[in-house]
Amino acid sequence: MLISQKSHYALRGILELAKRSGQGPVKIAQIAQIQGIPPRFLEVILHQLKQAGIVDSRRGMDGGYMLAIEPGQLTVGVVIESIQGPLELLDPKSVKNVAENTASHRHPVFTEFWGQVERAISTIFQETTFQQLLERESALNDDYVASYSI
Amino acid sequence: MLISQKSHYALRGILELAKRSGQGPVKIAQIAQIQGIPPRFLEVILHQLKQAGIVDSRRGMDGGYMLAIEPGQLTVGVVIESIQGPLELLDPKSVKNVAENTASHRHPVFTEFWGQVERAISTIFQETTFQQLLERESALNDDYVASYSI
DNA sequence: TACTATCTCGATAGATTAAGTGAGGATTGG
DNA sequence: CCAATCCTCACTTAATCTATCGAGATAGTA
Repeated sequence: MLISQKSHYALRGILELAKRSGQGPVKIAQIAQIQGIPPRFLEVILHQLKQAGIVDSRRGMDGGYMLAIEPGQLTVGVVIESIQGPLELLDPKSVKNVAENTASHRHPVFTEFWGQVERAISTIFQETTFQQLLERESALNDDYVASYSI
Repeated sequence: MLISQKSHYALRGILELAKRSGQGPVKIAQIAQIQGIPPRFLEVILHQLKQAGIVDSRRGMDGGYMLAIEPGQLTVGVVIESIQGPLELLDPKSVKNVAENTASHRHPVFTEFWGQVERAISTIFQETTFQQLLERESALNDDYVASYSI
């Protein structure tokens, strides 16, 4: 799978934080319940996102997590990369061969091909901000409501 | 990983067959050696590709595998899908929720987003034929030779 | 017929990765 | 001091992927 479950959780968690951006810390338990994420696992995930500088946290009674980056500046790509590292589409064996300088141009066609695919994906990842996702969600929600009032 | 090692092997194996398209059957052992693929594993892979109708085989002394589809008609996408099934980028939990009709429109934004990504990838996969890869390889090879003769 | 080279096919072992849990520690505010 | 919350590392379990095995079927050949 290109995107791990963990990354999906991270994206949904961040979206939830983005919704409450500027309204103080949000608790893990709360996010976990709303989004249906195992709370302990979300703990691990948010901690990892903190190390990456994407979120901030506060401990104690009124603690919780909040975005460290504005929703308009935070892209899907940054979140995914901070959870599962850079995308790796290339044949691992080819990569290893290149590293070992053995038959490094044995599959140049595929190297080029995967580069193309990776650029296509990265472009979308880097162009999509959480601001946009929120706006899109509002729009979808309006449609949904509209379909009932007709 | 989006693309399994097995798929990479399959692509390289098929490329090798495409090179020899119309020249009779090619043996597993031969392909395996040229491309550095574990022979017994390649056996499994080619067999699977045969079930999918992508290659044909002949047994016995002068046996081996050959393409069942012309290189110009055979796309990277078809090969990959026949090895690892359709791409699945969506959050498996969301998919399950939809199936169970529970909170089916809980993450519509991400559903839309992953659809976008998937279309971008599928487009490249479906537009790239092995004919094109072969032509590109020739071109790259010419460049390589040229860089020595300058 | 016997023999050899090759594909056929199901089973399975081993390695790697992902998902999720446990237990106790540190910090904050009251 | 106490309670709520995040922090951290280590661990288990489950799933998946990679690769191999062994016995069989088929085709050509002497």
